[in-house]
Amino acid sequence: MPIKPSDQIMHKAAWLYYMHGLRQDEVAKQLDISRASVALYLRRARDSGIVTISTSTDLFSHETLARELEDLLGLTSVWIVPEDRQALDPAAEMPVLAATVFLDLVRKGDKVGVAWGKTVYHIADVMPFADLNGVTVVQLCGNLGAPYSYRPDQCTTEIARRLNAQGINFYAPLVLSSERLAEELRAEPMIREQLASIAECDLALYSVGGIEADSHLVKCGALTPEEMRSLGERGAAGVIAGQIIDVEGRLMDCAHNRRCISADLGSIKAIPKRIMVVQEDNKYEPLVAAIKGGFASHLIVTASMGKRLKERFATSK
Amino acid sequence: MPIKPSDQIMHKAAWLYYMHGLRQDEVAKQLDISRASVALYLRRARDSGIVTISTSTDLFSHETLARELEDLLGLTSVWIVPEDRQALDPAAEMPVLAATVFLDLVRKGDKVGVAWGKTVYHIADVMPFADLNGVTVVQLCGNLGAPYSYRPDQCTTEIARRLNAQGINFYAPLVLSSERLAEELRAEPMIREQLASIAECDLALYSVGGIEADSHLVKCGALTPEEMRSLGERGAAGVIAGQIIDVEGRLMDCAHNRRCISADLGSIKAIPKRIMVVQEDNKYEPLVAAIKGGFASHLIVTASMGKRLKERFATSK
DNA sequence: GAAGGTATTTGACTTTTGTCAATCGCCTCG
DNA sequence: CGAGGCGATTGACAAAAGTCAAATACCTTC
Repeated sequence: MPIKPSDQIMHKAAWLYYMHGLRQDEVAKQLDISRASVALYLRRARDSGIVTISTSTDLFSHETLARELEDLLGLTSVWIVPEDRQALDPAAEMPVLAATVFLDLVRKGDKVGVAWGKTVYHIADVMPFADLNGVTVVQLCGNLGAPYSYRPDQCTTEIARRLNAQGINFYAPLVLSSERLAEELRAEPMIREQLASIAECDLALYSVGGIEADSHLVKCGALTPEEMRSLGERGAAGVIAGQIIDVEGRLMDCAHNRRCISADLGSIKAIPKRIMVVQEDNKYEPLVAAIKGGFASHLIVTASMGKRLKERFATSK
Repeated sequence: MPIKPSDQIMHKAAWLYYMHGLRQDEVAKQLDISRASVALYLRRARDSGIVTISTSTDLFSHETLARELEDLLGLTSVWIVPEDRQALDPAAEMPVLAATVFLDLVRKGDKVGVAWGKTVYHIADVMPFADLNGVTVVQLCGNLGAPYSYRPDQCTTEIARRLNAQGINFYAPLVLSSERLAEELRAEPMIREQLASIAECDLALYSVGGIEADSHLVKCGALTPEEMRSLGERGAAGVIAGQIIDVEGRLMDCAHNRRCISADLGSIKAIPKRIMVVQEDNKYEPLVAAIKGGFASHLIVTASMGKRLKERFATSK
């Protein structure tokens, strides 16, 4: 078959319109056809994939990855931190970005829930001072014993202080030694009220924990390395607000979770804006589980993590 | 510098608009900004080169080359014949395309000028039969002696016959043995009239000749190989309607041209639509000269020739 | 050569987009 | 702490693009 004349005129119209920036009526005049035909050809050109959004520039490749992840994971917004910057000063770039995003999303009168961990602590550390009177910062989970360095109440308090907001701490341990005691404590009016109020949060800021032998839960003594390993064998994948979730992001049915005083996972998922910040690349499996569980609506990750997530979720459907 | 927030929102707007095909007001709603802002971001996105016309598909790569040549050479229209097709049956694809283009451009009542050569002869040979009453086909140059196979009058006559048009032949030799005789013949009313009428043509169809030892002008005995070589040394580059042009496409000041009875080059350039068809890849230098001289408004070449032209003219400015 | 079906083209109308002056919010500097 | 500058944002209007029914050209097929 010879060259299709309609292809030529279509391409020519697209060229003049998109490359030269002519208007449709100018293209029509130049090709000596009606403007309606130009519109038709342009539609076909778009449909046949001549016109695309380019992702060439390096500045935009991360943005593109972010958009793809938003589409793929059904998230509201994704931010990708370039690898090199993250490597340069792991503690700086991502927490600063997270703090910016956080400030951008918080509104006067909001109630924000904050979990605990190194990541959140770092974010609190670089949070700019602001006057967000009327904002309430609540802890999403119980407290850890004194010796541990990144304490839940510290995170809450520090963020509240910087925002000039009201900080509400959680006066209960994260993990108790018996299920019975945990149950009784959860039934206490003050604790129950505080836990119930988490569902009313407008915004959550947290990360996801890993289940390795050196994870926070093990380091703080809540679980022994053996218990953690055993949970991993039973399908555990990560930690959300002190609680173990499985690979699908569901609350694990285990003794630890029953001994835990923390936000109900359903309540967390019900928070409209859930900012999840993941710095470490070895948090891949936990993050996948957290995303499957619907714990994130806003995600901040490194480029390499973003790429892994893209591959993971692109093939899964 | 951290990630620019305005970049993110710009990219996000472009993504939703161009990739998801949302309308500006939908994008505005989703990003919670005004539609005017969306329009602003989209403009910036286009300006920063996020949105481009893609040239990826192989079907369109030739079209893209054609568009680039149109822009680069300032031509109205360029057609590229794919290499493989041309190689398959060199005599078929390009002449068919040329005939199609010719038929597409000719209008009732037009006067069309036709030159001579193997290429034009082949085009005439595949020209479909049509009823173009009112069209006049004129010869652009004088005739050659009987023994030569691709005669100017044959081309004219055959095309006129197929189109059911009026063919006007040229009753003078292309080359005379003396300059004086050529001058006198050109002064003859009938010849002068015919030559003058060429400027009134609406359409021209021709190729460009080479200046090698086996070129038409040599083979038909108008010039000896030595004369041709000598002209080449003086800057000759090609042949237009029997006349020698230099590398810039200007009429050479030489005895041959003075002995020639052919269309005035200025008259040819004044023809609104000038279809130049070049089949052979060794016609590169002649074609460059012809293009520089402004002898083409519509060009039909092979992909390899197109690429060479693109390189040649891309660097020249 | 007429009939019938299909693809293309167009004019007229509606919807969407581009633009710009006015406004808003924010930051800096006195 | 207020004035002033500056970029971002918006509302409203003008311009451009999208759409669709009707008309037209264009093939087949009988």
